[in-house]
Parts: sequence; C-alpha cells; structure tokens
Amino acid sequence: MPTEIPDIVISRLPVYLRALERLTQEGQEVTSSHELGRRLGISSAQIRKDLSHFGGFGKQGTGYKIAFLKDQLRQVLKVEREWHVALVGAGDLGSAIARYRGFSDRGFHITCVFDSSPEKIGRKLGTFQIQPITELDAFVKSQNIKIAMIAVPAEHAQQVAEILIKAGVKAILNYAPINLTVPDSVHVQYIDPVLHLQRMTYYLSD
Amino acid sequence: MPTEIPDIVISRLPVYLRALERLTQEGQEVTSSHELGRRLGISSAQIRKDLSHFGGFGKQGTGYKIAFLKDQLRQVLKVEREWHVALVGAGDLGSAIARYRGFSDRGFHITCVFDSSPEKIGRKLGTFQIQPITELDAFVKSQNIKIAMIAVPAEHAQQVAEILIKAGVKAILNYAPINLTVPDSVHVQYIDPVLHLQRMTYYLSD
DNA sequence: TAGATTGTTAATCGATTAACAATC
DNA sequence: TAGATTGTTAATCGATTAACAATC
Repeated sequence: MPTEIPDIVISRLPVYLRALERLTQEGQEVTSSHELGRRLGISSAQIRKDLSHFGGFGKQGTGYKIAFLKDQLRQVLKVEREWHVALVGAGDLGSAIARYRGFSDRGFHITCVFDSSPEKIGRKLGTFQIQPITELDAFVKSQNIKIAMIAVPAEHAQQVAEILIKAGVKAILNYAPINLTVPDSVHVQYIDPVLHLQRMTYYLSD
Repeated sequence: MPTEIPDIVISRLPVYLRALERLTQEGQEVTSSHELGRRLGISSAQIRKDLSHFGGFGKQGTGYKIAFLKDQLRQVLKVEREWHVALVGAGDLGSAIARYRGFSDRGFHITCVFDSSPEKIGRKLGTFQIQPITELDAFVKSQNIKIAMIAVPAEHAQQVAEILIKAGVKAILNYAPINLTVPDSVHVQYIDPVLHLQRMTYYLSD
C-alpha cells in the first residue's frame, strides 16, 4: 500500500463488512457493488473505489465473492483475530456494557473491569472481579491490552484516558459525553446516543 | 434561512453544544472559536463558519457568550423542548437503554416500551409496563410520538422500522447492527459499538 | 458472443481552510 | 487607541461521482 488511506474510507469498511455478514446469513454467496450500494444507500462507485485501495477483490461481469471479500476486509481491519479490551467504570452503563453479548460475539473480549469506588471493588461483573483503578496500569501492561472503553462520569473521563494511555492503550471507545484530548498516536471513538438524537430533532417539524 | 444547511454542519452542532455545557459547568461564561476548536480538535474557522449559517452569535474582539450561544443552538436543534421517545425491544439492550439516565437528563423521555415476546408483556421496565408490539401503532399515533429507538435483534429491525414509520415516527435511533431502508422523510442514526472498535483496530500495530 | 460488472481515470462537487476587513 | 476575534469571501483541498475500457 503505497499511499495513506483516507480515514473516511477506513470508517466505511466495517459497514461493508457488516452488510456482507448479513448477506451471508441470508444465504447469498456473490454480490455486486450495485447491490451493496443499494442496501447501504451508498453509490456503487464509492464502494468500488473504497475497496480498490486494498486490491482487486472482484471479477468483472460477476461481482464479489462474499466469503472472500469478508476475509479480505477482516484482514485489512485486523478483526480476523480476537482482541482483549479493558473496561473502566462499573456503574449502570459499565455494567450494561459488560453484560452485552455483542462484543465477544464479534471478537472483542472484555477481560478486565476497573472502578474507583471502594464498594464496587471485588464485586463480580459477569465473570470478572471489579479491580481498583490503581491496579489498571500494571494489569493492562502485563496483558498488553491495547483497547479500552471508558464508562465513567464525564468529569473523570479525561483523567481515566490519561491513565489508560500511560498503560499503553492505543484505542479508546469513550461512552462519557465529553471530548478527550489525546496524543496523535491514540485513537478515540465516541458513543453518545443523545448526540445522535440531537442530530435528528433539527429535521423534525414543529 | 435561505439556503439548505449541509447535514454535516448540523451533525457538529450537538458537539458544540455539549462542549459549551461543559464549559458552563467549569464556570466559564465567555469563549472563542479558538478555544472551542482547541478543545474539540476542530479548526476555529470551521466553527465560525458553521455557526454563521444561523446568525451572528458572537462579538468581534470578545467571542461568544456561552449562555446565549447554548440557547441559540438549542433552538436551532429543537432541543430546547422535551421529546417523547418510544423504545422497541425489552431484552438486555432495551432494558439497559430504559434504565439509562442520560436520556431524560437531556430532554429525551422514554415514555413507552414495546416487545413482541409474550412473557415480557406486562412486566415493568423502569416506571413503564412493557406493551405488546401490536399496540404500538395506536399508542404512538395517539401520543403523537415522532422519535423511536430500536433495540431488537437485527433480523427484526427492518420490520419494526416499518411499523414505526407507519405509526408516524420520523426519527429512529437504531441499535440493531443492520442498515435500515426508510423513506427520505424519515431520519435514522445508528449505534453499533463494535463498528467503532473496528474503525480503530486498523490503526493498531500487530 | 452479448451482457454485466469491475477497477480506474478524469470531472465534478462540496467541504475546509486561509486570510482579512470590520468592529468590539 | 491597540489587541482580539468575529463573520465572510476566495482559495485550496479532498471526496464523490460519472464514465468507460478491460474483461469475466
């Protein structure tokens, strides 16, 4: 890969992958950029262009073999492997995240949970004991964990992020409703459902 | 407002609003496009340009009065009012959503919960009884509900969306990991945390 | 072969940034 | 007044789309 791939291209690949998994479930084995585009509300040209950054995965006249394309995308995204994830925050939100099946079903395993509140330490959350946040650094380093989720109140999120980064975490999924300041070498994604709702109310008539 | 505002501009306004609320909490009363930009990792020019679509909210030399700007953004986004929201799906995910405080704290009140599974009907979820999905149409229409969240398995999400749309819902927050096909008059936003994780693993070194 | 669809180039479109006059 | 920052215009940048030769 000679040139840098635009971030916006990378961000669409998981969407393609998800659609391909769906097509497999529906029993389909081959698809085309047109079909995929129709399903996703994206132009077929864009899909072909995005995929072409990584190689020629299709065949003229017939389209893409779904199983092959899924494999390729998984390798590009590095999700053909299993990942260990640290979770910080064991309140309502953190507990819900820890219980959620969707993560490990798709290769992301929450393998430790941290909280700062003394009454939560030692309690079980799923199959794991809640650990004090003071143990985070040592544990995350020893397990070489690179991905973490933050589910603490907004006012503590930045501080937690800094602890995680010091411990070697390079990717953070932040559920706290606040923007984090991190070095360029660290990636952050945000989940704030209220923000999504606020993006739609603008369009609702009074 | 003479011309159509780009969707991407609208999508940033809630981010600005959230940052402004944070600044208020920190006791600040005035800010500038530079300060806001630094916090959000966005250029100051972009912030000024975005805001200028809706009017001149600032003062040369001094910047923006935070309280005033928040008010204006809330009105633009139509989040100065309270919204009623329908929730479909009372499984693990739906229950977590129903319990989550963050929605009503910020003006979005879940006022009804629907599920199709007979053993869940009638059970309490928070302060509400779970209703059969067959009642959805009548209830949503009678309450004039315009916003809904979908927290059902992927294979039922499209069907649920269609029921919601028939009942008059115009904005859907979809937690099911699948793309929905909807008319142009209906807005959809997606939340799939795994997708966010997959957007970051690409950048992690092996 | 005829029909379909890819991968890619060039053209278009739209968004971001730079720059600065206006002005508090 | 001098310094700061807005709102806006023009320039730049980058992403999307259209089109088509290649080819299955």
